[in-house]
Amino acid sequence: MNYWLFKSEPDVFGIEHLAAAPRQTTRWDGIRNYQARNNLRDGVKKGDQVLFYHSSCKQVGIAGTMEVVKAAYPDPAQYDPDSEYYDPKSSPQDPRWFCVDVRLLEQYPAVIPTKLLKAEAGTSDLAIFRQGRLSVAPVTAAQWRAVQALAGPR
DNA sequence: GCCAACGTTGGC
DNA sequence: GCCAACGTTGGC
Repeated sequence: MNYWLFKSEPDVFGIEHLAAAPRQTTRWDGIRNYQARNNLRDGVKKGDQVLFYHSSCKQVGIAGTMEVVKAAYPDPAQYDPDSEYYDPKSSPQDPRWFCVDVRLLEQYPAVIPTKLLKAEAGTSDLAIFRQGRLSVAPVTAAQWRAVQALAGPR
């Protein structure tokens, strides 16, 4: 089992949206960055666990955890001309972009702020801090444990 | 809303 | 295939 961190803007889709979704499950789509795509397509497997990171908002940081319930499959939005994720250069024969399905595991009592994550030895080396744009990033087991500890007793 | 960082595009 | 220009992301 592997660990990951997925980024999203909570104004668009945050952990509250996931909590309110049917079966607390959603398609994680719209990934349009090649390195993130490669991680998603080749690395993310069913059963992997994921940190839900809120970006570009008031409370930047990790909001909770999710589990991958369906491994990578072609992102349908890339074929939809009405979608903002439409990609005319992609085809069903040779899909360019992928998505997964995720289910909420836990919404933390409070978002763990990025400032704290950067200050703590166990989490300061998260890949996301080295590569700001990576919206699907690997997390080590040690980093995962450190984040759970920072989430506090519960 | 600003601005730095970085990914992507396109001309050569 | 290089690299400058451009666009987007994301923290503050």
